[in-house]
Amino acid sequence: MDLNERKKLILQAIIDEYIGSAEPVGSRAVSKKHELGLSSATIRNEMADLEEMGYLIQPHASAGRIPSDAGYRFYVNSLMKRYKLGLETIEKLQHELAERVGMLDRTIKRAGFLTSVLTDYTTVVSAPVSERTEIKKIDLVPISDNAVMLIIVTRTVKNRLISTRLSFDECQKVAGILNACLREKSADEITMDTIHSIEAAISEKVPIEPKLIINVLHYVYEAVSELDDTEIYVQNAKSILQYPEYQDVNKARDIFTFLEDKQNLKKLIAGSGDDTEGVSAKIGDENDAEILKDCSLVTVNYSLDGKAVGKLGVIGPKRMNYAKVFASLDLISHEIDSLLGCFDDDR
Amino acid sequence: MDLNERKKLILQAIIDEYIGSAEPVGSRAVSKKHELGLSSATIRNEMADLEEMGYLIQPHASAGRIPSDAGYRFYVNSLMKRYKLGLETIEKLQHELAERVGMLDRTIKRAGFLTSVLTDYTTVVSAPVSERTEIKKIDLVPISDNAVMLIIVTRTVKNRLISTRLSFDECQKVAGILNACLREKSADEITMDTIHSIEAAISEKVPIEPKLIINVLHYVYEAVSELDDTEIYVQNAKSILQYPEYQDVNKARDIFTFLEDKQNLKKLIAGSGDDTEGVSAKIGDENDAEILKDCSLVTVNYSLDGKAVGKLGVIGPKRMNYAKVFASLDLISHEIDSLLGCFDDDR
DNA sequence: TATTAGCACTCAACTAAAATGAGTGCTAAC
DNA sequence: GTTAGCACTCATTTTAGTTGAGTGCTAATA
Repeated sequence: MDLNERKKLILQAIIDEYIGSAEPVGSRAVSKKHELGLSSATIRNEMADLEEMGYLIQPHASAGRIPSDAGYRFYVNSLMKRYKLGLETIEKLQHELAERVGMLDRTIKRAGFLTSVLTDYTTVVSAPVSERTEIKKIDLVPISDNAVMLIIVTRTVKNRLISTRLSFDECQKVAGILNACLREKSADEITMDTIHSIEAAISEKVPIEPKLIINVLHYVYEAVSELDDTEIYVQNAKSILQYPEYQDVNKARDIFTFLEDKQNLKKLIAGSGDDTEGVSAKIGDENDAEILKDCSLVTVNYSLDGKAVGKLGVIGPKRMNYAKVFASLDLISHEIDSLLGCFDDDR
Repeated sequence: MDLNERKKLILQAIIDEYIGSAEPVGSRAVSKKHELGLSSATIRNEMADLEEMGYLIQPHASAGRIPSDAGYRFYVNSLMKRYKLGLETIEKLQHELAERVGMLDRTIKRAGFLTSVLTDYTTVVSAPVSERTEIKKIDLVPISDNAVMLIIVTRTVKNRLISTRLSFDECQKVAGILNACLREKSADEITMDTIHSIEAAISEKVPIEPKLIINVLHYVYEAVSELDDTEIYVQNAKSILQYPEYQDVNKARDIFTFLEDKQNLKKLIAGSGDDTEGVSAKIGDENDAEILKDCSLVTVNYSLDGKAVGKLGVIGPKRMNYAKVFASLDLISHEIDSLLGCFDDDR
């Protein structure tokens, strides 16, 4: 199972070549383009060995070799060269990412976007989730005679319009009670019981129709239950269409369909590289999703502080430019960490 | 230029057929499938006439006919039969659309989604824009020792995280002044001068570092300037891949690229059916965007009240099922109108 | 013993020619 | 005015043949 130096060099040459061309690599090409000082015949013998060992595959008798999943895995773990991003690329990226960093969702989205531009693959990015989403403030603001805006501030802001008739004063009073009861509570602490006790408190102190209270509280509860929902953004899905492995429209469509379903994405994002520090990859069959069996998914965690964590991932063909993707994800995740660091408590 | 009854029937039959098959329609097929009681030879003569009049095109000498842009236009204006959506479809749709109607953006997004499910084409939907976005409330909420959430409530809610050190009390005071100065102002009324006068007011009344004030106000101004930005959502873009006219991956990619750029979409949405009541279509060459020259765009306006208005559009191949698309857009736009009606003032 | 030149063999991909058939336009008869 | 009949057109499909990249094996070489 252990490869000698020459086999490693040859395997590396073949995979590098295949990543670039998407065509089976022949012995002659290896012996010519890569200066190993070996004839094609020798390479041929070594390739036969590498195939036997499971690192290469021959699509048909008279074709060159392509890497197997195991081949890619070995390449990622031990063979690939470090990719160095250009200084100006890095600076441009830092600059663009730092813009309007206050709009968290947008920053996260842009991180995905920039990754997709940098790598030219599809990216998936999940907004940070806290273990405990603590309510900082609740507010009710009348918008028209018939509508009141409910606003719940946590680390982010949720809002929804409620169709109800409450005056400015009534809103303030109800909001006061809501704040007294819910501030500093986390979403999972708030149950139907909590809501009922608030209902009692309001009807005691504020002279408004019980029906209106129930209506408002219904929405409060609904909004609170949604606090922990993660947003997930997919970007540059169209890039899939440029790779020869997806020239078949139906294959492409299957992937698009997969990527359109947030449920799939949540599973995907959840089940990848959780315990790992830094960038990690799932290659081909290592993916759980059937449809990604001939794709690779490379992910990295970023964090907002110790607790809140999100993920950034790249989806592409198995023969993706791993070196570049690894370098890009590494850079961007660190960039996010340091950018968002300024909002942390300094305990 | 005026068509007799028989020519109309034949043209209608041909377009209906072509919409279904995407294959040039021959005279024999028309005389067989559609019970006109005419032989293929007769149909052939009529088809030759229709071609001369500009309603049909013959891709090559020995092929059937396909509709020209003018043909589709005539079809949409005078020929197509009314499409009736099933009662259960309508009810299901009403039900799904009504869910969580308080989250405006989500409702709009879902309207687009449901349209895309109903029609199986790509949809574009713009969130409603008011002529004047009036500020209802501004708030500052401390999130951590180092971060304050700025919240601006209009008909919707904008928020952003500011990296600054302000205590709860300081936030309240600053927010009080912001509200006093900005409440009931619209975005275009707020200039740099307004901001400077607020700066003066704060430094007079609240004992905090001027640097912090400037920092916060900078973000306030930025957020206010963004108030009138419209969100635009594209959904079910992948549906493009299922139509034979887009089996060519490169064509598909061009459209995806087009749809990914919000600027394009804004122009698209802005320049379509503005003055029209009800559903309107842009067929092929009628579209401004070069890339949509062999697509059709069908749009409808929906309104939140007299002023705030958004658009819902369907993009598909020229041979789209216009009847169904018209019926769907009509239904959904009315549904939105009545759903969002409950938030209106009842002046 | 490791490497390489040489050669027969394989097989996908390309090419050219031939067959097919859907559809037309025209003419003459009804 | 309508239609049957027929010659003609031309994209598409089918077929057979050619090409060429690449392999595996063998025997010669360092």
